[in-house]
Amino acid sequence: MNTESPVLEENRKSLNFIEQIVENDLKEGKNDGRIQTRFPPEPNGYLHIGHAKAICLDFGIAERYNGICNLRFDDTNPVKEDVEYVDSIMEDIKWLGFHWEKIYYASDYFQQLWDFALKLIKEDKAYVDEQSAEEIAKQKGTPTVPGTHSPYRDRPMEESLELFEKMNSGEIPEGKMVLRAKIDMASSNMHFRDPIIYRVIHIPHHRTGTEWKAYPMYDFAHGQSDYFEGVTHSLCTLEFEVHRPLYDWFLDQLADSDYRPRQTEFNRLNLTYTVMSKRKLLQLVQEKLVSGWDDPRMPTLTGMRRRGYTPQAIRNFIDKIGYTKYEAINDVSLLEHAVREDLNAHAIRVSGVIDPVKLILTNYPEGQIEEMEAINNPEDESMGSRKVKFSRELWIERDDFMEEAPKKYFRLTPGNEVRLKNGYIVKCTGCRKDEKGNVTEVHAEYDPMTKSGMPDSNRKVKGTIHWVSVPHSLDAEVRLYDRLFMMEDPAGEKEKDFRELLNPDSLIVKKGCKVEEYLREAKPLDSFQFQRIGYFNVDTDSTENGIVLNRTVALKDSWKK
RNA sequence: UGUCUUGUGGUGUAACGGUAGCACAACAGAUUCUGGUCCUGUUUGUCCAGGUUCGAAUCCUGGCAAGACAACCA
Repeated sequence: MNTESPVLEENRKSLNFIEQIVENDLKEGKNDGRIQTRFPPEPNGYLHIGHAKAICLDFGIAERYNGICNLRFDDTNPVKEDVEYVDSIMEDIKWLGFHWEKIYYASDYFQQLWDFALKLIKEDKAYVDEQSAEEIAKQKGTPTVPGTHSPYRDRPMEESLELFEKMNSGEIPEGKMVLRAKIDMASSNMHFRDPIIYRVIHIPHHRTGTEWKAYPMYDFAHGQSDYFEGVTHSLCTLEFEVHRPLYDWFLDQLADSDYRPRQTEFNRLNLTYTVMSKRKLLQLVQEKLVSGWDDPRMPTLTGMRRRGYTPQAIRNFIDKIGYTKYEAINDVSLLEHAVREDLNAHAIRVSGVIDPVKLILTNYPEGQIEEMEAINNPEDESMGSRKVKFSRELWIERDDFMEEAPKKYFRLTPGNEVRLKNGYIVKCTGCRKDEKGNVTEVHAEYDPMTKSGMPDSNRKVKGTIHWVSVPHSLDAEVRLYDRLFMMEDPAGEKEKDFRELLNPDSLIVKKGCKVEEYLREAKPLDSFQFQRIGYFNVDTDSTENGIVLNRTVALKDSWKK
């Protein structure tokens, strides 16, 4: 076993508090220097970026300290769970680039947990309660008022044993009986007030079918599962802090050695303007307010993948925000920065015109076609270059022309020169308009001596605009996504239905966009940078009736004010 | 008016008794065949009050504030 700290040697970057705990344990020789974590999702929804934070920690700690990380599905509630989610979770973890040692299911331990429950009953530490949920809740007290005992609390253990069997045989309807641990109804920790550890559910389980009717609760399954698997560091989010004493209590009842998994809590990921609640995301899907879990506006990993976020960008982002015990709200702009940073290095630069208007080079020979050389990525020479066709009529962005422009406007305006990217320097001579005054075509004259690469092309020109040759362009549908499920201050808007706070402009579809023919060869999910506009990728559900592009993220647009 | 946890620029995070640093954001400048990128610079911070110490974001005491906990969810 490795007891060295590879991190300390590697660099001076400070360790987060969890890494410090792990290094300490290694130093003290705990668990024979063994490091084992687990990622324990409940298969009741798709993974979102918040889960990525947990995944990076669970798998990251294992990788960094030569330990192992298992995937465990916390499937103790068949009401909410489904194999669809199991499959998607595995896919998303792999997409992020992590590898689990083994796959476990909490349902694998149903028998062991059952036996443990029997043991507790026999030791007079658990009893079957026949009260209704309301009655039990009423007796629970409040955080400041102690609870009161259930009338069933002191029933003979034989009776409990018998009833517990019945809970699982199918003769007891749901809600009529539960098994509770007998701990302390006056505890200041609500979770110690005779917590329910088994309940009856008649809905078939996605793995065990109808074999079981009595299912363990989270608190009675999680720590024990960790223990059965040999987990050393059980990392979870802050809201489980108050569960930890109970986690430890059950393990003390169960363990017959010194070994204990140790639970440590870290802060959950919160993003500004982002709805992260699984319940709400499920609602959006079910009510068809989005096209599915993979809608590019969703904060799910599958949604982000479809939108063009890269796994590396997400991992870099998680790396930047860190792990603490302070409940933080991270600015989405940091995530978007991470996405731009990664895409900037890898995305091919292409020309795409979202709101096209025709530019006619009045002195360019009709019918003439030239091939221009276009660098694929100025940040990375190895990405090479390609040929782009140039002709007399070009599509340009409507807002790259202004008939009457302010002084700081560097693009086309009568009398002004601009450079056509990879082409010539042209001088604007005017435009043509329809009866309503809309510009229908822009006119310019090109300077034949200024073709890119030629000596005269080095002339200083303030603005550079992108273009697509009219006879050589491809029609595209472009989907611009804005922040969707977002509210100014999610915390302050608790009273409101979150659906009222959705951004109605979160999806804007632009049809009739013009892009380079080069994109005809593009495969779904390929990423590109449109000059001066943003990063785009090819949508997975496109290419039948023409190409569909998602805008992954906009470029920084410092000219807009 | 209980238990647990947490308070460092606008946001997130580092400093583990010894110069409060980094990133994002914002702003400004330089370069640029993308108003992108790269580069440079600027603004803004230790919740409060005491105490210990040569020295406190850090240790102690007391306040204040925020979050979690009262599901047969996880």
